[in-house]
Amino acid sequence: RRMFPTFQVKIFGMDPMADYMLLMDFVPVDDKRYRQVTLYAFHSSSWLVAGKADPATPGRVHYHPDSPAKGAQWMKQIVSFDKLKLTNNLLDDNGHIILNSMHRYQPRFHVVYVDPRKDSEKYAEENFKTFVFEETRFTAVTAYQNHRITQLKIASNPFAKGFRDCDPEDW
Amino acid sequence: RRMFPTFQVKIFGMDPMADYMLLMDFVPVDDKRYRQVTLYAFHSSSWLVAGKADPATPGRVHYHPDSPAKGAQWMKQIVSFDKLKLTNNLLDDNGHIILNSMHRYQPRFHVVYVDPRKDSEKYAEENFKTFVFEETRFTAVTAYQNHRITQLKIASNPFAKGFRDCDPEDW
DNA sequence: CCCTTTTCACCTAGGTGGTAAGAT
DNA sequence: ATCTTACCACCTAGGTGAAAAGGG
Repeated sequence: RRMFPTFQVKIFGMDPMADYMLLMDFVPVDDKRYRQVTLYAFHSSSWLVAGKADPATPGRVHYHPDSPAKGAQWMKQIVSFDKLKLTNNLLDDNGHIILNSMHRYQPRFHVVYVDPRKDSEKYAEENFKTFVFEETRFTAVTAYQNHRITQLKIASNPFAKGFRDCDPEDW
Repeated sequence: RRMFPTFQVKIFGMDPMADYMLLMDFVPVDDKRYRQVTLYAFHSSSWLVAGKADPATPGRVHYHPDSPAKGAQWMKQIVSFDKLKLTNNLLDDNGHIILNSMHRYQPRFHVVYVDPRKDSEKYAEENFKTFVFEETRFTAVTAYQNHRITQLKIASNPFAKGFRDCDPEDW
């Protein structure tokens, strides 16, 4: 399924005439597996370390579908990764990002400069830059473990409008 | 509205590693305006020349949204111009192709080689090729003038399924 | 009479959490 | 008890011709 909320960035400082690829990947925050503990009721549950992380295949990468594009194009509006999809299916062949459920992840954003020089491989190291926003960390789940997260998503995701019982503005 | 049926081409002979732009435009078949004459009933009407063509603004061009892309990419499957939209609104600001209703048009398909040389403008003449398929000529209308065309579109366009009264396979 | 515009019900295509059944 | 899967009603978003109203 789509990652929601969508990762979005506003970009400055590119060479307007040069080509860039924009991509994202996800790295584990720790090597732990989490589990849920219900204290009094479903709405007041919390996370507990449940042991060592499950083995993970090498992480996939999601290229922004507009890649490659000129710096001018990327900078002129907010770049939105709304086509990025997550799955827990290790055999997925739709190119979605594979994550282990009940594990914590850190999304990463990478900018790759498309070097027009013939021997561009030599400069690979200096031709990309990675950006990490720690506030975008999350726990992957197959079902929400917290009613307040569910309500927040129902209130903010337009595709969940069918589950709203009041105006999201009043929320 | 979308042009339907969609213009589709299968491409051979490109340089797999080179970049190409694919685009379409529409040229008048003649300088005539047509009108409808109903003989016995709506289902048996035919076209009549109604005078000289209306003045036309310079024709717009529709770039295939995947442009630019490598030859290998274009050749590996049928290229479909299903995002191309037609309008009769001279003030259109959605980038749609503007046509005069009741006029005849010839769709054209252009392939532009993206020349990596610095002085590529010099070679513009030899870097593109135009293909015309006369069987794709049509008369632009705001409403269908022939019941059999209407029925053909209802039978073949998936978005018109609501108007079908029998299985299109039996048609 | 011929043509154009606007609105509409009815589709395609696909993104939501709910729910019940199943797995561990 | 906790987590996963499959299916569903209900949305968003947008492409159809029908029909009615309007223009010349």
